[in-house]
Amino acid sequence: MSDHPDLTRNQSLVLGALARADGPRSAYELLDDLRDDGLRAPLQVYRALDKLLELRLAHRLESLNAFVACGEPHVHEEGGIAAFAICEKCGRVEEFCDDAVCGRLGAIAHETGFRPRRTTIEIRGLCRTCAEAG
Amino acid sequence: MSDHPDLTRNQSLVLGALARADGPRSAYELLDDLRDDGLRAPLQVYRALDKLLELRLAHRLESLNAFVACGEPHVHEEGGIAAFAICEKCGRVEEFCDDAVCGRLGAIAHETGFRPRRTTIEIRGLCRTCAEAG
DNA sequence: CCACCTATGTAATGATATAACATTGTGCTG
DNA sequence: CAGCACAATGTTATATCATTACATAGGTGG
Repeated sequence: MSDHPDLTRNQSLVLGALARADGPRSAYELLDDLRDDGLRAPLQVYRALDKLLELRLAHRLESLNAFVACGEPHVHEEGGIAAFAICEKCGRVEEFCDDAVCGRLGAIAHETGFRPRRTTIEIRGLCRTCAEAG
Repeated sequence: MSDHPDLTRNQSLVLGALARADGPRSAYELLDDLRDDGLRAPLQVYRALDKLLELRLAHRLESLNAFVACGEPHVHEEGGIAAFAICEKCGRVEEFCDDAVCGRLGAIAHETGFRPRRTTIEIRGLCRTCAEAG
């Protein structure tokens, strides 16, 4: 869990809380996590999150209105699109990146003249463990 | 713009308002659209939307917290996953479905044992027209 | 008729996110 | 160093999105 020296105090606190969590965390949950560290208002969390998202150190899960620490920082440098498998039973989130999917979406964009800025791929369902459990 | 006879009054009203709109509509915007038709509370809209989503007559855009009428009802019967290209400048939304993307995501799920229930694909950026304009 | 299910209406509340404004820190540059 | 610009911070209030809880009404099948 390497530190990121360019982050400000609030940004580090939020990233730390995200990294400690073993699942997605909402902005208000993060705020609760960090009251003892002096955070008092939602905006402090949202501002830190904005920066972390911009730096690709965290991701927003649109279908949950929640956030996770980035699991694979390297893929973003290659233009990859992060995708997420979200278990609706246990809450676990797996981040992955698939070249075929990224390539095909890129090709579609190119064909249609659409210029992508931010792509969301979220698969909600049951992880193997929960599916087998019933 | 075919009618759907199995829908209740509220469901028809909401679907009609979505179909008339030329872009995504939030639940509260739909409520405002339908005040003259007697709708008074958010829940009336949300309940109608739930049903329309279940019937695949409408889609939720997670990254906008908004809804659109379904543009291609047929794809859903083939197990296809709807995807959306959302222009951040003009607000237009294009729905599409790509077999390669669907197939690859399905294969990934199968490999990992994940059982998908609902998949969100949303590409935000600039449509051809807005990209060329600006 | 009655039990059940679905839809409806209404009020209140919960959850998520941003606007507006004052202040502070930091690095640059004259 | 003084002055300036810029980013980050702190705080209050408010906007926006969504659900809980409870009461009512309308069909459908036993």
